Amino acid sequence: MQNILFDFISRYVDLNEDEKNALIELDIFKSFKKGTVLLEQGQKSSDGYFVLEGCLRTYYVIDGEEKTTAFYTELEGITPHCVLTKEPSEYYVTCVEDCILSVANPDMEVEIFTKFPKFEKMCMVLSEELLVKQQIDFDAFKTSSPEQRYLNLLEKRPDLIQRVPQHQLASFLGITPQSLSRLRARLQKKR
Amino acid sequence: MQNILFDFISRYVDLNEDEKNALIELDIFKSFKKGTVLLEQGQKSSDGYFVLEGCLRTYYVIDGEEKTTAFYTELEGITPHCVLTKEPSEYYVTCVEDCILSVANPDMEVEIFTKFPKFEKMCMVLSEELLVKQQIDFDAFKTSSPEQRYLNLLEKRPDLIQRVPQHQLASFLGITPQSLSRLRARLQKKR
DNA sequence: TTCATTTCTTAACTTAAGTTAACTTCTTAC
DNA sequence: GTAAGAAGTTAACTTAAGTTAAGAAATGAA
Repeated sequence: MQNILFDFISRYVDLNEDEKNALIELDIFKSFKKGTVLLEQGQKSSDGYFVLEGCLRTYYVIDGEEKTTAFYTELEGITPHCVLTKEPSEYYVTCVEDCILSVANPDMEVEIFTKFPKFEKMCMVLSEELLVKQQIDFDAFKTSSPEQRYLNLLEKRPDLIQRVPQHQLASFLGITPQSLSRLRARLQKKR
Repeated sequence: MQNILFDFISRYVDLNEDEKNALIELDIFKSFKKGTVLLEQGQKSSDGYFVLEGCLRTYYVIDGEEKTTAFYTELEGITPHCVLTKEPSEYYVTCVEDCILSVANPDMEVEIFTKFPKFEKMCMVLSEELLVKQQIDFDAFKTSSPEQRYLNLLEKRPDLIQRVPQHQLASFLGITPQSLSRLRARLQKKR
């Protein structure tokens, strides 16, 4: 299981055996059952997650309705805002599927960054990449209609459409489940 | 003019006179006329901008239509994607107003980071803050209607509504200029 | 397996956004 | 100051999303 993580890291920095062992000793690999709530609205936390296997979902509860805003799948990481702001979380984080995650908190980061500064460099590159990716996603969302967003999702993350319930996808696309259902029927008819 | 920048920086790190002088010597303060195009779609660039005075706008041209995706005002910075990806830019960057900007490229960053490592730390904190802010903005956009987005903008960035043309605000809100006009008329009637 | 719950779909109706076009108002360059 | 172009508003019409509700399908727990 570590290998998935090491392969990912090796895209950014080379690890020697010492470094690999240091990571393993942190004992950061954890399994979670589908449906597990990792973080609740209103709760404080200092844990970040990196997905080795499975799928995480973030959602708000607004007027009693779940509003899904993001999914995180293999090789994607999430640092909830509340980890950075130290305020209670505005949203939930849950497992859409059974998950294997690497869980880390800032203390562990400090420890590993001190021992192996190259990890800090890697994190900088990662967060830079993330910022670009997110801005582009936001731009694409703003400049497209719900139908275009759905088609774009089909193209860019077809796996999500298979593994995630429709009503969660719907709010991720910024529409209601009924609208998504209709939209799909409309597209089906077209072809 | 430097003082605006120094005051901003002092929120994050303390600067001594040497460091201030080093910054001034980089000669990064530039003035631009309203309407100036700083970056064109399809063009490569390595310049990032920090707004000391004025307002920048990023927009795509899709099917011959301008789609505005972001505004940057006092004390906000923008590093166009193409600076990081080294690919031609997907969007334009222009001055909505006369601007005083601090312009920096990666070479200058390397130079200043080498001399004064504390700047690197500051940039990490800044980009972390930015990532959080952007994620929250995206979440708010996804989970609201055009009307709610407009009301939210009125509350959070009332200055933008004054200083930016409506048709640019409209696509920033993800709607057409006509819809924004109607939406405003609708709200006016309500009160 | 069965029963309860959740999810998905469909439909009818309401509301608002997109589109096209005409007209007014505002800018700005000459 | 005037004329040309850009920006903003309004209206009529089209399209699609929100809402409410009902029923079908799928899921999961006992």
